[in-house]
Amino acid sequence: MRNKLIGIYKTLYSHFGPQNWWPGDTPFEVCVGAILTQNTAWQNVEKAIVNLKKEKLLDPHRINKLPVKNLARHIKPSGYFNIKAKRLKSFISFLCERYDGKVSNMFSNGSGNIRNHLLGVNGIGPETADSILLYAGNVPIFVVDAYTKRIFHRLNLTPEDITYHEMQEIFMENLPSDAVLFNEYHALIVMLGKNYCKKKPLCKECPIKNCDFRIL
DNA sequence: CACCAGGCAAGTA
DNA sequence: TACTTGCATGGT
Repeated sequence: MRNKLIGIYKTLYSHFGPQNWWPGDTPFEVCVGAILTQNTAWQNVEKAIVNLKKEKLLDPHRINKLPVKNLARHIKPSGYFNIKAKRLKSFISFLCERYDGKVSNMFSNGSGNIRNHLLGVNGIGPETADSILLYAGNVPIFVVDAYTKRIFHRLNLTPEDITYHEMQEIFMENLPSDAVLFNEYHALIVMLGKNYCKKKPLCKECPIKNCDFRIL
């Protein structure tokens, strides 16, 4: 498994190149994007973030004071806007009360297990928590998503019903604990997944030349 | 037209 | 504990 993981990474990287994730200007924007992109195309999230920027609302304390209904109106293009407005406010309320609204404080205060604190916030599950840790805080933790499970299942490397934690362990026990590597690997998986490994049809022809695996 | 997207929480039995 | 369902816009 170890050699496969490394081989797949090298193949993806040499084919697609560095992905330069996360798309976002600040760690706070990364956190907002992580919540808004839940089960949603990134393209739609961008529209919502543009709206927030336009209204000068991409600010923890401003959003903290904003009524949910009002916030929902601005993030409409990202879908699930009512529930995401509530989730965003839950996270931001947590951020303001515990860390004075500063993401940097969240990562510097060394206050125990940040991941568990994040998982305690309504609307933050394992993938969102890990995305925040890795992409906003450069914490070396591997982000698993639906593409990861689908691709590795199609490669006959993992069972279809593997859990988030099991999938994450496979990566973290077989790769060096390196935030830069985890960052690129997850981004490359999304790149491959959204372009070549959709649900239906199962997959386009694998675009990667001279690779030792095929996704079909 | 149908299907899908960088999930999660709440409800049901 | 183990399934199921609601959430919702916008692109293909």
